[in-house]
Amino acid sequence: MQKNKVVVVAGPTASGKSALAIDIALACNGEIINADSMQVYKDIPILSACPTPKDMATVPHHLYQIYDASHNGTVVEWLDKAVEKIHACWQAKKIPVVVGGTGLYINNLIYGTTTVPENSLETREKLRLLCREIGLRNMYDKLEEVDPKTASRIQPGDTTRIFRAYGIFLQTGIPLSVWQSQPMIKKLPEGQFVTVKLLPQREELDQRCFSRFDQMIQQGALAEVVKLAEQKLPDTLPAMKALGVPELMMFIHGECSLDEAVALGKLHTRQYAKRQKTWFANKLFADVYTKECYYGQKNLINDVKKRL
RNA sequence: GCUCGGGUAGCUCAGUCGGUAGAGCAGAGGACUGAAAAUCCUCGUGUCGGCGGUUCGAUCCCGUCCCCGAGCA
Repeated sequence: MQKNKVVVVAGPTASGKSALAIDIALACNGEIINADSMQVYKDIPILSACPTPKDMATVPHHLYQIYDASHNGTVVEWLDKAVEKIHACWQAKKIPVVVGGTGLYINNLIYGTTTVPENSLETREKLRLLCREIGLRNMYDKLEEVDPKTASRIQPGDTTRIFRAYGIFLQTGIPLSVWQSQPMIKKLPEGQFVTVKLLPQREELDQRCFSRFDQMIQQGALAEVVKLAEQKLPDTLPAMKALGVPELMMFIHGECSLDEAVALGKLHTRQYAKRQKTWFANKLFADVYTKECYYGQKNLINDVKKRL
């Protein structure tokens, strides 16, 4: 067995990657590291489809439910923790099995990350106020003046990226395109990745998304959101945008029926799964690949084992 | 039975002072460099309820029939 191996399991939500990760970890003396931008938060284990306590007792699981819902996590913050856990695994002669549906996180781990600083909370607040005052379109025009290169790459309606690009200029005086012309840095240069991609057909995946949402409701997703609502957090926080949270919030606030909230939650889950498929299909190389959901296929485990 | 509204894209509706029509949502595909379960981009021919009439021309006006909703009986 070679050193410095990292297994990465990627796929859309409800494709069965958590179960696959556990089986790989069991078969290869591994430990699981979360690469999901929602499962890092406490307070929403059901809606974020976190592994159950029983699952976590089977194999060590890391980076699950580590932040309060009030926290605003970022890619690099996750990356640093993940790299730390991977090193710890190697030291303990374990195979790290990174699993999650957040393509951005996985790509930053494998292909490298930027040296651009994050937008500070003050900057974000400044941007929010500015946007309210002059409107997004004018903010885009301002960005075009100071950083035409970045402006040409992003759409005039893309709030997130306009905020990011204009914010970093306000904060540092240097355009984002200049920052991004720096080489990407790999935080795990010695890592040898074995990537597994699950890209199930649409119909199969849709069914699983829908029935899993029903299960979440049965398991107490509503109570989870009621508790979250009691924290009275701003709805701009990542955890407040987890699939199902805004929808069930609407029901709690009497803006729709439970059936409507559930139907919307299912719809949005399905749409999200499509976005993930697009990302993984086009932006992530895979050593092991299947067009099915995971339901215990031994060959997947064996294919991974061969490469370790 | 009568009166008044409505019947237009898979859904909710806009519109055409008569020249065969367009938004949102859904759907399909795509993008993604420190909020990513986020954010965004592209893609719209449908007997404009049926049948007649007027007209060079009707989805629009007129007649009639069918369906839905409200009201009156």
